Amino acid sequence: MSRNINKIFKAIADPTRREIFHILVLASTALSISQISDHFSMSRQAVTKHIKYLEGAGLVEIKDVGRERFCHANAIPLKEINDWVAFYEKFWDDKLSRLVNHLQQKADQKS
Amino acid sequence: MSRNINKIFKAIADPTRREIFHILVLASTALSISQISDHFSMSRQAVTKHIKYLEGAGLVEIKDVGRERFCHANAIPLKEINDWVAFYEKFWDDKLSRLVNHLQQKADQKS
DNA sequence: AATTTACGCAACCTTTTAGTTGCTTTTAAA
DNA sequence: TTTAAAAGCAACTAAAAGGTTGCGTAAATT
Repeated sequence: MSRNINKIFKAIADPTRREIFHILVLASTALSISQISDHFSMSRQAVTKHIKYLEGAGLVEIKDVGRERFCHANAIPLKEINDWVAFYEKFWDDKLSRLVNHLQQKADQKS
Repeated sequence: MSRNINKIFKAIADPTRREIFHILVLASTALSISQISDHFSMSRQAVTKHIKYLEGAGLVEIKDVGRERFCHANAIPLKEINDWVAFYEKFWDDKLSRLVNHLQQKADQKS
């Protein structure tokens, strides 16, 4: 579960994949591979590859129906990204609170 | 500023770079390139390259002092990641709230 | 039954990434 | 003033990323 975080980071690092994910999140129904690739100027195969990254990260789930493969978004893995970023939230406030947090941290390390 | 988001995503997509960033955030003083690369088994040059990515994303800032280059972390660009993820937060709750949010969104689109 | 659609698979290409090593330059220490 | 340390630069390599095209196959359509 937690060793997957690299895959999640990698999946969302690409702008095309973020766009695919966004389309799927906003879609009212699951979308087939072709329906998704209609949104892009690149080939269907290229889109398929991107979807595989998203699937590998758990951000997209696929259900086969006949000759079609319907994709839907699963945002849950993004929690891990959220958690990662949340830790640094303390450090993007103003300089003073950065100092305070910094000193706090040093104190924590010694205890 | 906002077109930089790709660089930020790419910078944090790599585990080594996340580690470098983390070391710098926790460090009480700015660290030289050598001091940073001491934490890793790879060569100094490899670490330098990673730092360049971080610098390009604004996550690391460097001050030259004599023959040394002192690096410190700047977490502010992570705000953009935070904002990106925050949008999807509504979708990783339970299924019911996902449905509610979904319907809400459809309503929003029509108005 | 013939054709179209939706898709996977595989081969291929180009660029980027992640790493290496060797060499030079600048700065600091002996 | 010789030597050692800190770092940049450049060339090189291997692997991964991002894309293409051609082809095969299964499922719908006509």
